[in-house]
Amino acid sequence: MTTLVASSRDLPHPGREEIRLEAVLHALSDPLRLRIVRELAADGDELSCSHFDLPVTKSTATYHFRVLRESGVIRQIYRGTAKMNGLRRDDLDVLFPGVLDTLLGAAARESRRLGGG
Amino acid sequence: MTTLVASSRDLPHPGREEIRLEAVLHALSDPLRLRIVRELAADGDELSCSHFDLPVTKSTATYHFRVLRESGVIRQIYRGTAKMNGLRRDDLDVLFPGVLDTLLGAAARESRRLGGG
DNA sequence: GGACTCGTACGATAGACACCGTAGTACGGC
DNA sequence: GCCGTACTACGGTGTCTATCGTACGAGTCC
Repeated sequence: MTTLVASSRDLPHPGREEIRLEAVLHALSDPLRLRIVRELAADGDELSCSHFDLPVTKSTATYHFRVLRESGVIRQIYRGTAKMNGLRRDDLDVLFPGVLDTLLGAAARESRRLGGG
Repeated sequence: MTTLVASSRDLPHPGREEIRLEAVLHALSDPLRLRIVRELAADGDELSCSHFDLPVTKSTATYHFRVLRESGVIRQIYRGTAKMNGLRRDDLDVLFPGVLDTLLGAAARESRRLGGG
């Protein structure tokens, strides 16, 4: 049976007012997490955890997604068996205008500079 | 005898091309280091280490200044017995346009929001 | 219900981090 | 040369981080 209710289990997210710049910067200072955020920004708003092909085990990936969620960078919701991840663009843009976009731009630029993609 | 040469001892800095965004974000994710950078941005370009009234011992302060220098955020030079610190604005603005300014703006905004200064 | 998929929880671990204290070096002034 | 100031280097310590493996829970499909 399918309903329109997303799911019963939901995960603890910091409220907008609880998001701290230092925590966001710390979250983004890890290469793996920065990559996740870049993919989220590029590919749209909702991606499942398993969409990302990360060079770590699943438990490590879970850990990184949790760091991103607890720092307020992403929002996670269960949708059936998958867990969808979305950037908290709205909140971040209100709290720290321009930060997300300039950071994403800088990351893209560096990636290009270092021969990545 | 005084000469115009700044000093003989000089400290290892990463070249512009070696500065990594992740390292910069990590450097700025510490409250103490973010505070140092904010003061540097506000007060002009060259401040001695002892100018800052940090709530840690001198050896810990030395450690934080080294993290900032090695990540490419600040430039340090000896000037007599003092060690002067300056933001690497030029390099950072070329590598990551807008990042430093939006980050400083976000830090100021958060500081205001949280009742600081 | 049973199998399968997706993701979690927990425990372990090696390394990094933030911090201190003590001892030492470099420079400037007397 | 001697002393004070500014900062460093080194060693130690407790905590946090990133990683893994194994065991488990929630949901879907047959």
